[in-house]
Amino acid sequence: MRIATWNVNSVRSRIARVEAFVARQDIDVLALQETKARDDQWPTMGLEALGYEVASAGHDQWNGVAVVSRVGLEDVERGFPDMPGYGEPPASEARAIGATCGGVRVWSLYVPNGRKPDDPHYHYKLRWLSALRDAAAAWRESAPDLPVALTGDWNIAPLDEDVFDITRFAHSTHVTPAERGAFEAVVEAGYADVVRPFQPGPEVYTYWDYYRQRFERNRGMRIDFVLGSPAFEKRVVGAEIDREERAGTGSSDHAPVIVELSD
DNA sequence: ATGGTCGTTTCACGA
Repeated sequence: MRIATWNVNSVRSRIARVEAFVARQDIDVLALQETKARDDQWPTMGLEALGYEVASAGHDQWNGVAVVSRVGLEDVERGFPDMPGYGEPPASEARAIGATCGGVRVWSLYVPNGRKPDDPHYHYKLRWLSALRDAAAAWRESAPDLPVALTGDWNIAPLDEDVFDITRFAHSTHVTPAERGAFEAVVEAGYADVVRPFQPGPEVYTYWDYYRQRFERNRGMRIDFVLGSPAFEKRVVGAEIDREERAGTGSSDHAPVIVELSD
């Protein structure tokens, strides 16, 4: 079973690449972030023709997420317990969707960006991550043997080596102790980074800004992760970051991250 | 400190 996560940066502008990607990489389950499409705007036809089902959470089209699967799509949940909204009245932000696919619980997560460390969005990011940790800890207790994957764009670089030049992030989000602590709290709740053992750093990234030829110079960030419960982790036999998908024109600014599970 | 490039709710703003 092959599971991928990808911040696609608009599924409508990228749908041809999405269809080509799942075919080329033989993907069974694909978690997407930043779909930028409401549910009624989702271009599902081509994927359905390829044998996939699509579940999306796109009420807020900027932050939309989705799970695409050809091995079943059951028990779909949009959001997690106590997931905070933003603003007043609270925005119904579609940053999380979970589904059981072929016996594996897959979550597609789009962690709030945070904008700046003194921005209200930054504090919202930390609240959101705290609620995610609590929900994820409860899942471990209620179903300790279930393979669960928390995949997506975490908008956090857990280690200094996960950004191209840590000295340039002195006043930036993604690397603050609070954000890294929030990421670590999810790990401590029982979810391991299953990709890093197969793709050790440094200079192993999943995101490169569009401008200043950041990809061509490999000046990127490692912010997209697959965290797995113990039952998930022990089935992982390989993982890769599809840099080829980031190359050339018309790509997302993120590369897909792929994990292969034993049957 | 600034700007660069994308995508969209586009001549503005978020990432």
